[in-house]
Amino acid sequence: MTRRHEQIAEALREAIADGRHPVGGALPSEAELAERHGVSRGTVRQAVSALQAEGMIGSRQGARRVVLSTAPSQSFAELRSFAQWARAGGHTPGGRVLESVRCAARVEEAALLQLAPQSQVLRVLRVRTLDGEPVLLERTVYAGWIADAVQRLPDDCESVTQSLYDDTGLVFAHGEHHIDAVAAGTVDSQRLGVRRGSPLLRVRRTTTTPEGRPVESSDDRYRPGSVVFTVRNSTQANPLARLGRD
Amino acid sequence: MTRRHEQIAEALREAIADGRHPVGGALPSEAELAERHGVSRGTVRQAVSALQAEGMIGSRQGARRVVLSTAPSQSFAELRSFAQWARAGGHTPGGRVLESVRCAARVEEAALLQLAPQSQVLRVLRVRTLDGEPVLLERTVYAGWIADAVQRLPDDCESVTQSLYDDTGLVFAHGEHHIDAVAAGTVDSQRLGVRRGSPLLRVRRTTTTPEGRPVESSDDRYRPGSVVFTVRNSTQANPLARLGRD
DNA sequence: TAGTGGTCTAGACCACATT
DNA sequence: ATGTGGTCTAGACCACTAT
Repeated sequence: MTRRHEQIAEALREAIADGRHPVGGALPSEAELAERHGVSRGTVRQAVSALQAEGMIGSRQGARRVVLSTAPSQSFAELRSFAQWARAGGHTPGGRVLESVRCAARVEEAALLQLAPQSQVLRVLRVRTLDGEPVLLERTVYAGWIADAVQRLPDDCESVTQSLYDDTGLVFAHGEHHIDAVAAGTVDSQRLGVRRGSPLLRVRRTTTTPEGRPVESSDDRYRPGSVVFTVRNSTQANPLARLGRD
Repeated sequence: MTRRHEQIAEALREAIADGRHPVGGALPSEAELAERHGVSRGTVRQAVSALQAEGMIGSRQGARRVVLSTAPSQSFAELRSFAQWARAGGHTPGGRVLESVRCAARVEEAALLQLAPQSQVLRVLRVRTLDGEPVLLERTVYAGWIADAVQRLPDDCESVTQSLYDDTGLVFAHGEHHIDAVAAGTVDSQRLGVRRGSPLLRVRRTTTTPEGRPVESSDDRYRPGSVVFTVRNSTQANPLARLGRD
């Protein structure tokens, strides 16, 4: 990365991670960082605002910035992609397509994907495994214009996100996630190996391209104990979300 | 708000909310906004980066910014405070303290609150209602230094956050939330009026002051159907979280 | 090729926290 | 009183998108 502000942000993340700036301690002033890195104050502010958005530091006018956490928050990619998240945590992702059918979109699906009513969509049921164990059941609806590319993927495709990018250049850029809890239904219990009625963490998400065009909408159900969703937030900065192992 | 960048951000939020910039459409260029508002480009960039952090718009180098969503995301305050969230959604919050005991911190509690082992803490069990219905059971551990102020609050205190601020000037500034699903235990089922073993959405959170000093740590269990957690995120911008009614 | 957003500079002034 | 972060300006150059 040649961008100066990214370099400075990375240097600060490392300094925080290895304890040179302990939790509860203060960061150097903007002026000092600017001089040390030979950049203007604006560039330093760009760097620290990234850490602030990640929830690692907090700041108040008039006082030095404070270290809040040593853990760097994870990226959108890791929130979006099961495979990328799994690998980031040192686990082995796997998966298998159980069903894949084309049909007309239901009313609410067409609305979520911003499609005309009755448009063709692709409905996929997929189980995902972590180190061989099933932990997630995905019911995904893909917009018709990407359906062919999705169906060309192998049934045990490890990373759908990566494969779609490689094959078609498609980038997932934005997502909205609704999280709640539901009782396992018959299909859920069979596929995830839990009792019917036992609690599952449900994430309903819709993902779009950089231009804001919806690509997919999914109902994902996680086996409890396997996955925790973490959100860090702040009055001042922008919160950040990540998916983590319990 | 006298800050120019906030004014511009608010003007853009309104323009998006009332459809002058529809979802999928483009925003005016930075240069145009700068001229229109009589400010420099830097101030415009500050304004749009706020909307970006809220997930309302996306941007790509070389192309105009795109509107992703009309819904303004909610603030940290609403994520943190049940009462503030409820009122923001047009509901009436209520609640009652069921138990309140002082005791020595457990090992993991002391660690979460950054206290010495065996420090005094205050353990509170509180049920929260929305329009009279119980929807949330909170098991909160407060650090000893704030325990007196918490115990002085009335049992049916509507907003603990607001009252603590009024009484002691305490501000909650940062939070970390871990979300998963659990089966209702005996206490949960009695207090929330659900069957034992039925799914609950659990949020374990720790909140700190602006200086990063932990104040409280809580295990919150939501009755399903009453509450959904929403996270919006992006490759480029910073994700944002909010709590919303189903 | 023209327009747009991303990066960076070098200043200025203000509000707030600390001492 | 001094230092610090928050706001704002007026420029410059570059990388990328669109046409």
